[in-house]
Amino acid sequence: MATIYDVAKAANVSPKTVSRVLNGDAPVGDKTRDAVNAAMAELGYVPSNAARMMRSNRSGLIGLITGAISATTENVQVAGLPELMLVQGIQQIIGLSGKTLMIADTGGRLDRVPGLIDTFVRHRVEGLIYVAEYHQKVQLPRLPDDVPMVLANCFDDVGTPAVLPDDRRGQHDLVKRLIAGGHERIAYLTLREDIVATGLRKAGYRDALNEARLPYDPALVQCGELASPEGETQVLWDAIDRMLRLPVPPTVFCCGNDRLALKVYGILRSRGMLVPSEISVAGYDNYRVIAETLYPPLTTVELPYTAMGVRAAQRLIGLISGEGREDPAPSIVAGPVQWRGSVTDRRPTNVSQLKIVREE
Amino acid sequence: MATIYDVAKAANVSPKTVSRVLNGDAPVGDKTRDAVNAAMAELGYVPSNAARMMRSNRSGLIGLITGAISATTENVQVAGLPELMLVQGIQQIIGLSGKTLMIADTGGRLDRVPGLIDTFVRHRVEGLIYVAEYHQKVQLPRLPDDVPMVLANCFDDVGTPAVLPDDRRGQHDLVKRLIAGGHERIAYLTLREDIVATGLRKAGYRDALNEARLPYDPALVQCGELASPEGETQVLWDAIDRMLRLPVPPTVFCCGNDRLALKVYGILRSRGMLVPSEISVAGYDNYRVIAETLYPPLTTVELPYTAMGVRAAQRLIGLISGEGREDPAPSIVAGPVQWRGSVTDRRPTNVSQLKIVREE
DNA sequence: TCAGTTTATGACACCGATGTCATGACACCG
DNA sequence: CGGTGTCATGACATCGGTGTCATAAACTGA
Repeated sequence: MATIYDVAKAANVSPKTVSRVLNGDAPVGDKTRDAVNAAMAELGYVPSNAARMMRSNRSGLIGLITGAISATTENVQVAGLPELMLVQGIQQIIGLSGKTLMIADTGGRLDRVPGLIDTFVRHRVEGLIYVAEYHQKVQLPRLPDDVPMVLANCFDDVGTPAVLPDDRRGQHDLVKRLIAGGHERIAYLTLREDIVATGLRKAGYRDALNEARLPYDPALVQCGELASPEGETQVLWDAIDRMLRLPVPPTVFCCGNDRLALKVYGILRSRGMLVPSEISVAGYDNYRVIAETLYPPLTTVELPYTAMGVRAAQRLIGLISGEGREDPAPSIVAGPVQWRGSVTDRRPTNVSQLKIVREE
Repeated sequence: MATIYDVAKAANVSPKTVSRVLNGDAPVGDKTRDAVNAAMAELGYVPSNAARMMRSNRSGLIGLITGAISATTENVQVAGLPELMLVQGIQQIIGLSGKTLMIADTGGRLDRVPGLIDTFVRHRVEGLIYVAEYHQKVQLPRLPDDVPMVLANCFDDVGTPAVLPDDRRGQHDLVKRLIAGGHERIAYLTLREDIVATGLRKAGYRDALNEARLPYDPALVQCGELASPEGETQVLWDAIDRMLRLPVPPTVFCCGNDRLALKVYGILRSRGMLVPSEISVAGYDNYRVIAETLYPPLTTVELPYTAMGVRAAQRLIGLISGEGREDPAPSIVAGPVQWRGSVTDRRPTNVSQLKIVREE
């Protein structure tokens, strides 16, 4: 592979002049520039990043560690695909900043993380982003002091800057909108209890009920997800069955994510209930392959992954350029409710009707 | 960041000795080694890949270009997620070989590919893999002669080594299995006509019919996908409607991919037809989030993405080590049929019954 | 016209590893 | 006991760029 010396010789100038043409950091005569450019084209010269980096000590690399790519095979349970949008958001910002994103995948095995970090440090990345598969707490090995890091979709004990989804507000907004549509018996099929999002979203669900002065009925909140997929359908079926047999059954099922909603569609229909005319369904994630493809399309809450990625990358760039002190608090990013055909607004019940009458 | 000179000074040895400890390429005294290791730990020393690469001229990097990560948002139509498994398969092999995979994403824009290739060449990658979103023909800019490349899920005009899915055989195997289950009127809702896979799979469909001496009825083969999602449901609905009104309607709908199958579930059910007792459905891709979550779970053909990734990486490693001449022919990888609950074996029809009677 | 500035270019050291070669200390062997 | 090999280590050059400084030529302005 041609070097800057080859180019210099071919163009009859010094290597430094070639360097100047490459970087435009000092004036070069027109004739000289043309000669150099011609020589570069002729030789198919591409500068070596390694050599450049040695002198300047700036790699222009940002490291990204994720389980996104592999997670999809092993663990279909959790979010899966959408977090890729996180990577995409990060890519957007990093690309704009002129740096190069180096993506490494854990292959789903956390024990590989230290090795990946080591590889990145060897390449002298200027910063690091760790992307988790779903909202969770993590514990990462310590980095060298001069490599800043940002956590995306996760957080830790030691105050590493983090970017998180606003699960509480998301669920709140959805339930509030359902209530505005006349729903008062709102069932909630939650994700596994040990997931961070579950607690936050339940809180959001209760927030919305409280605001509307609707009673909280524990019988309407049940876990619909298992750690492994076998038997999950049965659990869901039972939970739905129990709720539908209540004295006042729910008019809408909120699901912990769109994947559960997909299952719920199947279960409800095999019980002969039409969505949405007889029963409404809502999801969470705005996992578009599911939400937009389902028939009818699914009302859901968007997990603002792209925005989170953008935010994470921006924070990292901020840390790298080191302008001022960064606010150490995590960034909480909310996503909008995506209102689609799987939920009908109901004729308001007695109480609401009274209200409306009053308003008229 | 500490250098090998700092470590040498701290351990009172020469830099070269530190290098020897690092690489184990020459004997070092036990006491010396301990001192060096202690110094490295003390200083938090991590060797610089850039410096190492300059001398050895071997980067240990493999470049991977993909639209996988971004494709998911823009273009929910095509395969989308599963190709990530391709990346995963590649990762597996590359990791094993001790090299580092550098992943770059096109952000869905093909015009960025030359820039990404340039970045890779600057980093002196030892080889390059291009992953396409779905089985297609591509045209890539020429690389420097000494950088080998492998195409995954795509092919080109100029004989670049490629790894492709065996669409023809996959569809054949599925239809053959359906026929074995007693189905004789097999509808096929294909993907868009301009997709490479469509032609191959149709051929596979006919292969299976021919083998079984079943007639080919063009009325049973219709395109069910549009370039944009709006109106697609309508197209599907019409196609299904037309087929179900045929004098001898189909007993099973094969869909161009699992996403279409998901739509077909919804449409069939809203027509009051139960899957699979009244009508069977099959997909393609084994897009597990859909196929395993649907109720009932979807029979489909696996697109052997992981295996393709493995194969692609192996071919690249072969090219890099340059042992012998590589076979330039594309590798065609077949995937198995995933038999799940969405297809019932039918009571055999007259002809088949006769056969069974004879066999008894 | 001449000092002072700007422009265009080159010489040279340096970044942090590793390859090559040299060297001193031992161990082994006849 | 001297010659020969092996072991452990260091000196030095080198990879391909860029930063620093020097310098010649061209251009300013009084």
